[in-house]
Amino acid sequence: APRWAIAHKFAPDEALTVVRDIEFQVGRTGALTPVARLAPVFVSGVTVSNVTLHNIDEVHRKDVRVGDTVVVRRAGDVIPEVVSVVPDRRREDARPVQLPERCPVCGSRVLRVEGEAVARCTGGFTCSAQRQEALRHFASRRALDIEGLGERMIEQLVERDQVKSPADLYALTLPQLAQLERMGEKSAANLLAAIEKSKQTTLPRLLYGLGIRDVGEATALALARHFGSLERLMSADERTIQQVPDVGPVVAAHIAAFFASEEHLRVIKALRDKGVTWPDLEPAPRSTGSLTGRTFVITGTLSSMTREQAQEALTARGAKVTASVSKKTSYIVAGGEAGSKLARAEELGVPVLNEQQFLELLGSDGG
DNA sequence: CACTGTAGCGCTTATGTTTC
DNA sequence: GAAACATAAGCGCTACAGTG
Repeated sequence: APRWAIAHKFAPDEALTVVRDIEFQVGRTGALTPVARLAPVFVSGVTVSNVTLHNIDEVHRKDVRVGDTVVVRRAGDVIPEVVSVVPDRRREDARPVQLPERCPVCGSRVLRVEGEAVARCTGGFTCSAQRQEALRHFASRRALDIEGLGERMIEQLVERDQVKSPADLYALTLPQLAQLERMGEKSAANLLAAIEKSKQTTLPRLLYGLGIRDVGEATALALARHFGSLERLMSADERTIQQVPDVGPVVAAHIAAFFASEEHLRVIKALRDKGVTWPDLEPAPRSTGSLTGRTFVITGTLSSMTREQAQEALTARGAKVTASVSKKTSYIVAGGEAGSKLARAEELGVPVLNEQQFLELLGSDGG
C-alpha cells in the first residue's frame, strides 16, 4: 500500500487528490466564491474534479493551498467537499491563498464588508460575469423559464454585447440567434419561441427572476402574495415591506435599494414595453385548508409525483413546505433514497410519512 | 442567544435534442 | 454518429436573516 494509506487512515468513502488551482468565481450579486480545481479523483462512485470552498475564511480555516494533497469526500454521499489537507505532503513553497483585490473578470475592486464572509466584485452592471449570471438566473426554470437559453448562449450574447439586461432578450431576432455558435436554424427558432412564451409569466416568478439580493423563491412568493402587484411593492417604503412575513430590515433594505436604482427601473419598464406581462394576485386569502398551520419537509424521490407536485398539493391545502427539518416540522415526507433529512427527522422525533401514508393524507380531505 | 429557515453557491449522473 | 448543450433531479454546506 502507498505510504499515505498507512499514515492517514481515511474512510473508504474518502480519497486523496491534489489541488491544481484555486479560482474565484463571480456570481450574480458579485460574490467571489473560491473553488478548488482538483486532479480528478474517484469518490463514492463518481469522479470529482471541482469542489467549493465557500468563502475565503473557509479556505484559510482549512488552510488549503495550491498544490496541496487533500482528503475529499462526498458529504451525505452527494456534495463533494475538502475534508482536510495532508500536512506532510505540502510543498515548502506553497503560499496561502489570498483574496484578490480585483475582480478576476472585470478588474473592479473587490469589497469585503466588515463582518461579512462574502467578498464582492463592485463592478455591478459593468462586470460581464455579473451580467451573465443575472441573465442566467432570469432565464432559469424557476424564474422566467426560457428553455434553450443556457450558459453558453448567454455567454455569447453578453460577449457580443447583444444582451445587457433581461429586457434585451425580447429584442433578439432569428438571424441574430442563428449566428451563435452551436445554434442552427432549428435551435434559434425554438429559442425565439421560448423567449416569446416567457412573456406570459407570474408575479412571483418575475420577482424571483429580477435577482434582488436575498429574494429567493420563498421570499418572492411572500412578497407577491402580500402586495399583489409590482406597483404596490415598488411604491412601498422599507417599513411597509417589513410587514411581509420573514422579511426584516436587511431584506427590506435590499428590496428598496433595488427599486431605487434608475437602471433597474429602466429594465422593468423595458420588460413591460416588450410585452412581458404577469397578472396581479388576489390579496392573500386566509388559508383554510385541511393542513393549515402544518409544516412539511419533503425528502427523497416520490414515485407517483414530483416533489414540486407534492409541494403544490400541500400548499393548496394550507400547509407550509420548507427545506430544512426542525422540531417545528409537523411531518417529513420520505420518498426513496432519502438522505440526511430523514435521519435528522428521526433524531428530532418528527413523524415520518412514507409515500403511501402521504397519499392517504392528501386523499383524506377529498382531493 | 438559540433556533429556524432561506439564499446562494456547488456537485453529480442521466437523458434528450440539435449541431457539426 | 459524435460532440455539445440544456435540462431534470436531488441534496450539502455556510452564512446569515428573522424571531422571540
